[in-house]
Amino acid sequence: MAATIRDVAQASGVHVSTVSRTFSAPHLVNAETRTRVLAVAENLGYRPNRAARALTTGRTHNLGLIVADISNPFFPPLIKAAQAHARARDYHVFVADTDEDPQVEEELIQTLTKQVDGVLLCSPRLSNRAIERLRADVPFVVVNRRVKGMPTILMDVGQGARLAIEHLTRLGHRRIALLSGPGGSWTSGEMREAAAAMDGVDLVILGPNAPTEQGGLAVAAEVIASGATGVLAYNDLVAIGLIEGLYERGVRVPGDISVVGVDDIVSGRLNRPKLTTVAMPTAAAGRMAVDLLLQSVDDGATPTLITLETGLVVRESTGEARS
Amino acid sequence: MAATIRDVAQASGVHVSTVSRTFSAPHLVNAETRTRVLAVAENLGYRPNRAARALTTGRTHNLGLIVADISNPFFPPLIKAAQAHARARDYHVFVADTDEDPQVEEELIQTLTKQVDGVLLCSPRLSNRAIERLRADVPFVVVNRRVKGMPTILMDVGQGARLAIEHLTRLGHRRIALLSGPGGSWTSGEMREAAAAMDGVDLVILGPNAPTEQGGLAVAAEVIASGATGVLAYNDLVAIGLIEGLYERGVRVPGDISVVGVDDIVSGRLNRPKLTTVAMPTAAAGRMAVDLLLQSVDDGATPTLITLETGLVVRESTGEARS
DNA sequence: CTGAAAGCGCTAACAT
DNA sequence: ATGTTAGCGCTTTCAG
Repeated sequence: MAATIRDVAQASGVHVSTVSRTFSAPHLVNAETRTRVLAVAENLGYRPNRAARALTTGRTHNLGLIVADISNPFFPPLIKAAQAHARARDYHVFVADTDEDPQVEEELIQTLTKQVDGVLLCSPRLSNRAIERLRADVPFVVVNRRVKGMPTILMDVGQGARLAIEHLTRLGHRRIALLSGPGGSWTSGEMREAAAAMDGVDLVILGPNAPTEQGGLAVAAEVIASGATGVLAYNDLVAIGLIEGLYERGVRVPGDISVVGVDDIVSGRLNRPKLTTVAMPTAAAGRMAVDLLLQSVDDGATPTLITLETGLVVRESTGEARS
Repeated sequence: MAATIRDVAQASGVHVSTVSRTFSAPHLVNAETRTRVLAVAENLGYRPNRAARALTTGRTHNLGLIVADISNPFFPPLIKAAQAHARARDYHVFVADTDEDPQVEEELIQTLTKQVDGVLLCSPRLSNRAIERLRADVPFVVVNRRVKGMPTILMDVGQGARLAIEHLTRLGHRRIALLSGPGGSWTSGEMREAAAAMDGVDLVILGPNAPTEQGGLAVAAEVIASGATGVLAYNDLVAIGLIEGLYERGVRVPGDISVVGVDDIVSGRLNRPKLTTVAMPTAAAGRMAVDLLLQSVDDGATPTLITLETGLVVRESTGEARS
């Protein structure tokens, strides 16, 4: 059995509370005693039990981070940024994957509730109602979804969509296909709204599609049939899958059809053609989400709304429309 | 404040221990009482506090899963399989990313120690000595690294390397480059050993390389200079980066140089050319790792060694050597 | 079948 | 500066 605070106390001839203090409030204990206790602790391999500590302090110093699909390369930069940022604040981030399943998502939150001080919900598939209900149990920060009255980080994908479509129209494309994402996706809704509000484009909406390469691959035939020459895909994965699907059918990108993705994942830069895409500020979002969450853990939830700008990165998957 | 067991006890007019039993040993409590307690609990939104429960039972019902780099697509299938498998056994898996940093890895393990019942160490960068020291604190299962006396899951990448090189030689390649991985990588060592032991190949070892597309991109010039016509890359990411680097330099794959990767990640199938690769049984490894870990949590560590077969998937990135 | 009491490892007033 | 005491939320003997 691992050493407890009691073992250390006994072995160093002080009371447990003194040992406790040497770890949680070192300045309150005599330097001499402290060194001795520390030495004994080191010797016994003692480490404070965070779970037990949490029971009295009410602070676990853990955060939960829930994502819909860990294998989507969109998330890792966000996760890494959040973990690094949290670590610097002496917090630890636990990541969990919901497999795009709202039910699993809800169970996960329940499980996490008492083991973390707050949870980061990234692109949740859960209904707003469910989220609002759950918020009684644990502080939340929501990323990429609008839930009123809750601290939220949004990446302005609507603006990104406008940028992308303007880029496409400037290249002479008139008929543009929007490949929407999964039903519950806020991002997808934003894109659709932004696109629909634009003048001078002949918009065709295809989907919902799975937010994966498979999703893009599967919709390729439909895209061709639609007669669109410009495409804005739900994300880079879909864009890459689509390009592959088009390629297999002898349709060239950007020669025949121009494709724009969303996210700016690493492999988009290594795809051939290199992907034109709407860059999402994921790392920044991860950091700000942690800050916001920590803040609402300390001071109660302030329903702040932070909107992060997106930008268009033009690479090789878009070009002039054939005349 | 969320409802505690005491609130439920009070509101349903029974002792806390009865409430406790209702949740952890339902068969020991009168059906009638049980329904009443359950109703009250539901009503109050009561959920047992797992951390507190852990304090008395010594079981958190959590597992930790540590990976070197969550953005490497090799890991997600393993993570997902482990999470799903664990969930079915009423365990939850917390994932953490070490950023390929042994120091961070060690801290993470320390943090996790008391909050989980066991830790899955995937492709650790930590030294064997450090791992052996840490094992006193928490049960481990190690994946893709040989640590003597510890439960271990290995994917037989040595065999995979042999398969790949045989494939290459059969296609007429004589001079073959092995792109090794990061210094601390067990996998990389296995591949090198297997390759070195093969007759009739003129082996050149290039590296260490970062286990990423960047790593592959960066080594492209060296590969060309080496005069090798066949390449076995540390993993698919490196292979994809390499192909891109070669392409930029006007070298064709598989026309001029054949490339084999390792892992069989999804995007390898969508790359152009589709990647020939050594398929790693990651999902199976994730499931077995959970089983092994749970077993060693229950019965103490049995130093089992499980070796999983790998296989070669031939696609389009390999072809006949130019004569 | 249910209640009483002790205790898991730790912290937080309150004394001294 | 250190010791005392109580208690966080829960489980687990042990009685009854």
